[in-house]
Amino acid sequence: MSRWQPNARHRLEQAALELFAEKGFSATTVPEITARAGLTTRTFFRHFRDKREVIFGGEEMYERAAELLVELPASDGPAALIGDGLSAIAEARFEGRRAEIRQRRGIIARDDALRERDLRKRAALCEALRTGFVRRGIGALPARLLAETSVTVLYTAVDEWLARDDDRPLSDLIRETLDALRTSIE
Amino acid sequence: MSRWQPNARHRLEQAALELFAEKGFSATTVPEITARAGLTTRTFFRHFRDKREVIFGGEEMYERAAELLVELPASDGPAALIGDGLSAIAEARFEGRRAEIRQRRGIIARDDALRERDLRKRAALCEALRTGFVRRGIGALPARLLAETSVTVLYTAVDEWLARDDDRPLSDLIRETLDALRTSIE
DNA sequence: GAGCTGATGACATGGAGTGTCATCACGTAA
DNA sequence: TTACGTGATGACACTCCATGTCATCAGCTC
Repeated sequence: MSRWQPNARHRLEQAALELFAEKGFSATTVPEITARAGLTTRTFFRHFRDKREVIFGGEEMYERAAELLVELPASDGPAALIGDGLSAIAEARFEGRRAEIRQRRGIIARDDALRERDLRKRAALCEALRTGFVRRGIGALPARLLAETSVTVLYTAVDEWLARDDDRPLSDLIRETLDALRTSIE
Repeated sequence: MSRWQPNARHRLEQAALELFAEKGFSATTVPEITARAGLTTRTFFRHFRDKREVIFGGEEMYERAAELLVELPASDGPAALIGDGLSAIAEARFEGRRAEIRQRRGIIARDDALRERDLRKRAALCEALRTGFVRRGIGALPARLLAETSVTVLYTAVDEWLARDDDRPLSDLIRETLDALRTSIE
């Protein structure tokens, strides 16, 4: 038998999520989290760069985003890339996890510092997408604009998806949102 | 004569900018800033919510953004609103301050925590614009998409403007960027 | 069984940010 | 003139986040 309980990281995530839900993010201290997880403060910071990071652990979708973009058919034009690329992300990281994502988004929405970190994740996804567009031979300026537009569409569609009760797939909402954007700025 | 030197807030901003430029943001401590400004740590936090805020003090353009949007001609359609509204912001808060803005952006770009706070300012501007669009009778979804698109265009155009050496006005670059975006997602 | 490795504990420390009370120039009004 | 309120600052203690450093020890390998 091991000297320590297994899954230290997961226990920390669980304890943190519970405490954040119970008393809010800023009112929860790292020592409280580690006490509940049966670990020490120092160990917490070995697993997470800072206190905020513990709630974003599983959401690093941008790691795969550029790859997903490259795997799409070569015939796709820029606009189709957004629809298909975002749908692929939706399928891989959102579909089927609505309740869980809703809980996390709720905690994030209630705290300033977490909203700030969330924006950073969004920016990281944007940068990954931009790189992906550039790799597909799209110019620097359009690549940036397409990447920014992509995250706008994704985040807007996800908010709509989380607000709904029906089983409308996220990819439908993504295409709808993209159309709405196109219409708006005509 | 006053008991204290005047313009405490401005002295703090100056001292902070100097130190950030000299040794970087994270290597600069609040006590260092206040020592140079001839004040105490406690006073610093009376003027600024946190250490990061000191560098964003003058950049709260979103305070006026919604107003600017409302003042535009009623005949403007959504797309024209972006061009005209952003040009108004450009005129009011950017034109003629390129060197100063360049220095600040340089400091911000070099630090993670500052980039994060910058994203928050961007989100606040976006929210202000969204409210402005809604006030002009635009629907909730298009308003959000137009606001997000607006900040995308503004930030992209500003980056281009800062990278240039010529005297091309920012409002030109804004219209150009908006056109490029429209073309990209067609 | 000797040595290496990797995760954790234990301890100390620096810096951000806050609560609280004291201090004192200034304005105002009796 | 005097008394009092106001507002900005100083002074001090304190909590918590985050990090550096060294010790510990289970499990693996040779």
